[in-house]
Amino acid sequence: MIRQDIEQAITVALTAMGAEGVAFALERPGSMDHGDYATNAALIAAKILKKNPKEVADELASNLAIEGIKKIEVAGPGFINFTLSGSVVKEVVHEAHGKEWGNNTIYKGKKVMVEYTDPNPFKQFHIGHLMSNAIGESIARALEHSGAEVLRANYQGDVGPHVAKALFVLLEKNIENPTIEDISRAYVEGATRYEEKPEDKLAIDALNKKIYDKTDERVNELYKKGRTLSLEHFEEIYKILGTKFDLYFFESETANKGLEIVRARPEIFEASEGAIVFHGEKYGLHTRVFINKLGLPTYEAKDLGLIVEKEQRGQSDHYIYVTANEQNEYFKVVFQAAGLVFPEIANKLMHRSHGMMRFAEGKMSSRVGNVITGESLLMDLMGETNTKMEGRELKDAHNTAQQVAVGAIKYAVLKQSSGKDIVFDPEKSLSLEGDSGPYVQYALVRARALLRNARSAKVVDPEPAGPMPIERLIVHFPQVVERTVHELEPHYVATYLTELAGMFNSWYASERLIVDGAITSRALAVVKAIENTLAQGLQVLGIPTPEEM
RNA sequence: GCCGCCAUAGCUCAAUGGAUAGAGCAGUCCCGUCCUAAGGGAACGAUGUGGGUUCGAUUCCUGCUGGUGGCACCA
Repeated sequence: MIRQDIEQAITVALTAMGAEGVAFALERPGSMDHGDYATNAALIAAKILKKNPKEVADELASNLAIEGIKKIEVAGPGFINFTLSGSVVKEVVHEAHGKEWGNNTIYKGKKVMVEYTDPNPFKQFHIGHLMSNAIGESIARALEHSGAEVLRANYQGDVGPHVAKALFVLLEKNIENPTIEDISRAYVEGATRYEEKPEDKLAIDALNKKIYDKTDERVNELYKKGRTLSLEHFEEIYKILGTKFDLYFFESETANKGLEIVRARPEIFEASEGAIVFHGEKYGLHTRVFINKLGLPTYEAKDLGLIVEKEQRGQSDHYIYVTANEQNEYFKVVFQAAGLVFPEIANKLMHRSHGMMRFAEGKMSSRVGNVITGESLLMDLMGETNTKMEGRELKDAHNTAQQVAVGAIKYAVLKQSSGKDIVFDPEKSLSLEGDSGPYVQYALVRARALLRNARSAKVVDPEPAGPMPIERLIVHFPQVVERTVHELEPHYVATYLTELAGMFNSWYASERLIVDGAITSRALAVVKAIENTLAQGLQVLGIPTPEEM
């Protein structure tokens, strides 16, 4: 690998100059005019050597001789820029045809459990779940491309007040065989009445207790039906989104474990006002209730139970949680408490959060009173896609519409660094143009169409020429994946793919590649590399890769 | 009140302490095409504010302003 060769040569040269162990960066320069790689090694070494950066750069550059590098230049305040030779670029472009293209070994031999999506039975699958799913799935895939064995985990709240709210209304209305819509509506009504009517609040709390201790046959029956129905419904959504979970955890299972853990450690979890709490203040955090005064475990205690459950059912080297950022402080407290109870597991826990989806103001008039759920958003996008595709003859229009809709929503979530809120403008997000999932998918479809046409074309020798910008961009794909997995930030891949797709579209528009039934071997090799890079990249993002659209 | 996060172009987002801050959308202008125009090209347009650290700050520290999340029995 040329990149490693450069790094090694710099390290050796620095040592010879008396600057050992300098932590330098070898990066893709901001502009291609600056070559294919740039290093700040001289700038950093200058500090240690107490010399002028430019002089150090000149000395360092003259000590570097690397095979495959056409040009080494000192530039700016003391950067050293490397330009790859045409033959090396060509080699990498061919490497980019392979199935393993973009993979690395950062997590080789490691097992990582990624928990994400986490919808609650008896409630709707909302946009937050969609966001968690997009990010979690992408992180899982990036880890797999880095050699990890990944366990996809889904933790679902099948007990708790929200269930009681839904069941309360269903019972009252004597709905014995509810549909998924009945359940959603019942939850919404129950939640409202819980807030507004004190007598309903009491009844719902009592029902909640009954659900825990399973003493009422009628409640048990309806609970079972509703739970199964919800879970089956979620499975349909996961299928559309392209997620297959390995492990399912339920609050009904973690509750008792959590209770035991908390009760067994009174020196950590103290009684206070009838409840059992963890005083986070000692650690710069805040106090949270783990067991409420009814003796029921809160989410906090259940999460402790979940940690143990995870370790038992899928012991891993790392456990990653993907949730909304409103839980950031919450997880700090829970992880702190977990660190006191089982430190050896707790230091393997990692929380990755995403922002909330907000709606552009004043753009929702057509939807007043209508909550946008994860599903309705997908349906709207599919409708939009169908309109776009009108008049085209596609083999499977329904499937394509779904692939594009999923691509659009996932890309919207994954294109920005996670943790920040996403402002969702329905009009714009549905437009499917510009900096979007469909834009990248479209470039892929074009490349695939080209490759299909090229099958019956004659392959001819190219005119000799230096590497094109797009070939030099392809070279950097593996580092983009590495960076994504290091930081667990899929947006690096999303940004890169958009740039690649843009450069391809530009090339495609400026030059006809198949002329009179002939394509050059070089153009063919580059298109193949583009197709594979786009496909691998979308694969990392968890975005579908359509054949046509 | 206490703790956390955020502030980049009219809008939505990028930028690994480094080189000329990079895209998309909207607005202006151009390309009707033959391999999928969901495309391409041109021009226009930005680091909230005051200090500090650094050879170098959108990036690190700090004051201010504005926004947002959390803070006892919800998840």
